[in-house]
Amino acid sequence: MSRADAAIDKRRVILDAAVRVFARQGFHTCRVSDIADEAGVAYGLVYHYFSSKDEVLDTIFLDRWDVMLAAIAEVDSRTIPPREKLYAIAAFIIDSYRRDPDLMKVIIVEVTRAANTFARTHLERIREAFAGIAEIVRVAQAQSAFRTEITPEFAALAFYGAIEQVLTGWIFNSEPVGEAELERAKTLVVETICGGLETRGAVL
Amino acid sequence: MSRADAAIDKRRVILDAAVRVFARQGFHTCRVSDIADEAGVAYGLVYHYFSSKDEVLDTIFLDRWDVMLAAIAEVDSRTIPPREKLYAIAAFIIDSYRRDPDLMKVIIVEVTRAANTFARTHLERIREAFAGIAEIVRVAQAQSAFRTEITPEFAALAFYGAIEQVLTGWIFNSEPVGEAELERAKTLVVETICGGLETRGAVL
DNA sequence: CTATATTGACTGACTGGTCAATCTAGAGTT
DNA sequence: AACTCTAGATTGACCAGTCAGTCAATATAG
Repeated sequence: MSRADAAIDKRRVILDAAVRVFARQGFHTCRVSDIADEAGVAYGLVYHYFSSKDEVLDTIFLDRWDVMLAAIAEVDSRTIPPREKLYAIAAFIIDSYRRDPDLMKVIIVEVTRAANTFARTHLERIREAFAGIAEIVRVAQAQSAFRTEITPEFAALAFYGAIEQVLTGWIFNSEPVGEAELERAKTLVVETICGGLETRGAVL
Repeated sequence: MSRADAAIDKRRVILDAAVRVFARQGFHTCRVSDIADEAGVAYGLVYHYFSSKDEVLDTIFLDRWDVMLAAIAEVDSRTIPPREKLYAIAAFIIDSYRRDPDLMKVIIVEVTRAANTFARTHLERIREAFAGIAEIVRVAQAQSAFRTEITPEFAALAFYGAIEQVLTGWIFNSEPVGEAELERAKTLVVETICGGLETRGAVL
């Protein structure tokens, strides 16, 4: 392996270790030495690849968030019913959690919800995701598939908020979440937001 | 004023100051001296009334959360349609934000979502709120007002998650939220969760 | 006179970030 | 093939600043 390749690997090793440490101890509570220890490298090497502890978290967040924005845009462009679009987005987020729960935990707990620190920094990027979802709702309303009483922006908040709350529940769980529950959550979130809780038709 | 009364007031002054400081700077980033300065008292007095910085936040959270649990229980016991029950809860939370945005910000950002620290400590209390909302849904399902496809527990997560995401949006806003928007949000969250996004009847 | 409220200087522990020293892959040279 | 040389990788001791919590002194209500 070339030296350059090895360096890229080390950077990756440090990022992966940081995800585990941030997920386990939280960004504020962990020390940079914890990341170095977890990665099996010397303390100073973290500062060779990143200019600060903050930049490590920024990198973790931005890498993954860009993937999500791309996924939302891709779903948005498909010609499928709105409900299926929302299902695809829910599935993407939930599958992201399935693949790497620690990573999603860090993104949600340490960035997305850190109103005084990182979320402020990445506010624009975070809002892009809501805008993407709102766009799907807007199109659906134009097609008369969704009601116009609810603004697209509000619908996006409710949809994403519901998903994030479900993930948060899993994050607090001690045991890992079963496959069946992951799949079921995808359906339930779409069923709730699109179909609503109330019964239909002639019941009332 | 008696000495005992004055002491109770000072405790209150410190708590109120802490809410403002936590809201402005965040729990981790602020120093205890910031709280003391904001309250206009000496550093040490904070430790006369509270055993630690953590205990200040715990007190702020528990005081308010107990009020919310009581509100949910009270709503639960009323004999009104389920949709009105959920509206009452949404209204309670949103009005809590109206009355004291800083307090709600601290509770949401620093406690409810702090998966590695305070949320862990107060997990049971937090889950009680979800259980209360789920109970409302369960009763509604028994009355055939709500569909049984969606589990009450899931419905509670989606409902609360949607509200919290709306509040989070406001928290990130620089300007204060208008009265009209606050009122509108109450209706929209209930309309979305109960009625769903999709159009009804013969449209499709 | 006493018990409690109040003060704020001080300490001890911690940690983010720096840096000089060391190592080594691989290019250039003979 | 053997020998240098260099730039980048790697190390970890160290520094400088921060801050939660302590405590001895002082004030004052009752």
